[in-house]
Amino acid sequence: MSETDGGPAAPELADRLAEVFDLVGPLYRRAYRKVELDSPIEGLSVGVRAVLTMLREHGPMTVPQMGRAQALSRQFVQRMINDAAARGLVESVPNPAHKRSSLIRLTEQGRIAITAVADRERAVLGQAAGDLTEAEVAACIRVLSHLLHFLDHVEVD
Amino acid sequence: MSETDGGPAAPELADRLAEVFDLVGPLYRRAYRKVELDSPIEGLSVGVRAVLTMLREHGPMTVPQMGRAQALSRQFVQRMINDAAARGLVESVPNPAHKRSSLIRLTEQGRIAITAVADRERAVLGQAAGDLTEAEVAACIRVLSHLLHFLDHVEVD
DNA sequence: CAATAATGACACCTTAGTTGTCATGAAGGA
DNA sequence: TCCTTCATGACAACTAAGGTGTCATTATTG
Repeated sequence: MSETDGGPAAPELADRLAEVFDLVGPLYRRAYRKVELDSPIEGLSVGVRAVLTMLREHGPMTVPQMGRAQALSRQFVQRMINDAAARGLVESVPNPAHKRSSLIRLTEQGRIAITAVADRERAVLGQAAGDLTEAEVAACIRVLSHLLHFLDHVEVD
Repeated sequence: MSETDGGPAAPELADRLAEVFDLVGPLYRRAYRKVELDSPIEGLSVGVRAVLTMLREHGPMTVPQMGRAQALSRQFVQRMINDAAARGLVESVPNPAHKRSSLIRLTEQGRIAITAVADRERAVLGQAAGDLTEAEVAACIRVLSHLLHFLDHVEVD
């Protein structure tokens, strides 16, 4: 807490942040449901989608890495990856850094599938943009990232 | 899509918004888990907490109203309310507008419980504020509200 | 080389949240 | 006024996300 004048640590800001969290819940649920709706198209569960999205924008990762990154338990991610592997969407390649835990990589089929999903999503979000400005969205991302980082202390597994 | 100058509807903004959603998931889960951690203190489930919070800042509401407001099914909210009522945290009072669906109101005990929770939460969030500015958080709230409103089309029940 | 830590796998479980259904009573129109 | 329709509360069954506990195996490290 970096107060320079001895004042409390932004008490009213705490209230505003509480508002943010009050929005995150419903937003998560609504988005979740919306995703679920056209999920049958590709037949991907929400969990599989999440790991594929991660691999898509972060490149190959190990299972434990993905768990930590998404605040999910190692075992849960593993299950999703196993499922995805069974469908030929991901494959494991030797990890030069750790012999035991292999890197998970998208297959071509997986890339196609998740790209299709992402494109459809982007189309929807394009409509959602409305009169939002780039600056506002950037600020939003910054705030959410900050909060996420702050909550990192909550360990899983 | 309402473009006035023939340009596409903010395509790059759609990508940024996708980033927002990619943050909402982990953030929701981490916050959820954090809440769950000290939940045993009051013995309130996440669902009960949610309805109490709603009643606290919105005043008395009917069950279906709450469901719509939080993107939850009517039946689920009902269960949470029944649970809360069994613990003496809420009570139903006659609704002048609709004879059939009564208004749900916090009892004094309920108000005390949810206020304690909110206070504890605010203390934590005060630490989370860090170097975030009021303007940034305000922008974040605006963006999230906007997205939430946009997704309102996803109907439940 | 021994001890510790990390990984994959499997089983079980919790619980958020939905859906389906039914009876009842309120609203509203003919 | 009556009939139809809609909304509500209640209950049951179900789905799926996600966690936890445990074990064997294999690295990694001191």
